Amino acid sequence: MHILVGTQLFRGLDSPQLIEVAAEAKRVTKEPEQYFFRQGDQARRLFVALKGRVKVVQITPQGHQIVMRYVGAGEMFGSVPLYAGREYLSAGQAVTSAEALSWSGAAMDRLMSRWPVIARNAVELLAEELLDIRTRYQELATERVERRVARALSRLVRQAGRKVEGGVLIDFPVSRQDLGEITGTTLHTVSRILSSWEQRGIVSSGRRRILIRRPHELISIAEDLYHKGS
Amino acid sequence: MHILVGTQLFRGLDSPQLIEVAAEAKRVTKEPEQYFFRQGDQARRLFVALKGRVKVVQITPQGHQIVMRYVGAGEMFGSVPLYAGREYLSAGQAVTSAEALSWSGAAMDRLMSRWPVIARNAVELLAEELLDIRTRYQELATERVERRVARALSRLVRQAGRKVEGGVLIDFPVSRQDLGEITGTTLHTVSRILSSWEQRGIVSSGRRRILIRRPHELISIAEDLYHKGS
DNA sequence: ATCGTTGTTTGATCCAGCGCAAAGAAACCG
DNA sequence: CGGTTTCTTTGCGCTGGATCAAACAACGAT
Repeated sequence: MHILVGTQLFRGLDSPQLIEVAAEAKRVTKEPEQYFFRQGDQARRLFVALKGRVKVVQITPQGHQIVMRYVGAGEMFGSVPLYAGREYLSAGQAVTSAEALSWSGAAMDRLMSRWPVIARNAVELLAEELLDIRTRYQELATERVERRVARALSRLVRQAGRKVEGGVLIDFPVSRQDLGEITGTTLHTVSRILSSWEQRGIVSSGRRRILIRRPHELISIAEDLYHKGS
Repeated sequence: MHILVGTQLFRGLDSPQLIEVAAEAKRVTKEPEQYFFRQGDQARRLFVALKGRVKVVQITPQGHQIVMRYVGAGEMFGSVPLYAGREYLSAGQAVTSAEALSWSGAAMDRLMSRWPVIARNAVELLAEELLDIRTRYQELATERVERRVARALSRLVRQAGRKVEGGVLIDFPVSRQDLGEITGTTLHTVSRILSSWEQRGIVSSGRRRILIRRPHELISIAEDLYHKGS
């Protein structure tokens, strides 16, 4: 089974084609905290994650950091500014030890004109990403922090939840600070919220480690089933 | 000069090609307040604006509205869920009397495989849109209301500013409510902010009408040149 | 073990901006 | 023109969360 099987960007290609595609790629491995690309770099390459977790973060001139998304195996990242012909406005940083393949813009052009399905896939992936961020934009604009944190956690469970006894564990390190940067709040507020959930038995969290004990209760906070406040 | 000349999606096609492209399209005209498509509709068509302004809005289950973007002549809209194969998560509503061409998903597929440059353009446009909304996401997460309103206004000036004596006029109706829905705040707060700017001689606004008298002062609020507060 | 570093918790204070309310002001309509 | 509707303005009180501050806990390195 070829390493590119199961990647979103190359879905629809057969094995010989995947081999040709992979031949053009460069393989990169990064340890936690290291960068695949940095904010401000001229965008030259597009990445597809093979292993591990990568977070895409943006830093404001004032130094605030925002986590845009987490990328897992099979997903594409670093692509946006490449297509738009710009510099990276965000950085791609390994969260766990991670591995990815990367292609240059020119290589992607060749591949896409040879197999148009790749272009089709790219359009679809970007569209999905747009839908996702619009939803989060709307949440940020209209919902309070607790709900946003609940939503963010639910999303993490979906993307990276591993069932263990006692609940579902987010299977890579996530700090309070990270959750704050995902939801647009401070680590302090996140900490308070998690503490209150801990007391209610909904989660059980430690140092950069979050275990969700009652996923459906989390969802009911995220979606506000029955009641309004508290 | 063909009507499709100058549209972003079909850049790079020559006149005979544009004629063929247009032959597949349906022409639609809408009066202010009318919808090109509604939230929840199955996404069937992609639009390219020819005339007027269209706003793309999203409504939350709780009834909050968010303005995602304004679309002007030559720009594509309604495309995202089409590519992602979903229903519209936002609505496209005419702000002024507006005109657009639209294509079905099947037609776009045909056109794209015949002239791959269209797919290429689509990728680029979606990428641009992603960069834009990420920037705004970051602003919403980290900046206060006055700055966000200043940014939003600056953007409107860039997209739809018309020079008149005494300043630059946003050349379509924008209410306080609209500005609130763009920046994620309430019409009250927007009104207060505009009043204070009015006193400082920066803008001069009326009923759904905004004239920017000192664009560079607006920008200095948006970008926070020299000082921090007020 | 011990120290230094990095992440977490919790308290106390403060304020930007929301929600509510009510009164103008401009446009629209018959 | 008078009545209605749609926008805008402004005041007031309240509060969600930011900010500031300090102690605490877990981990890594030596």
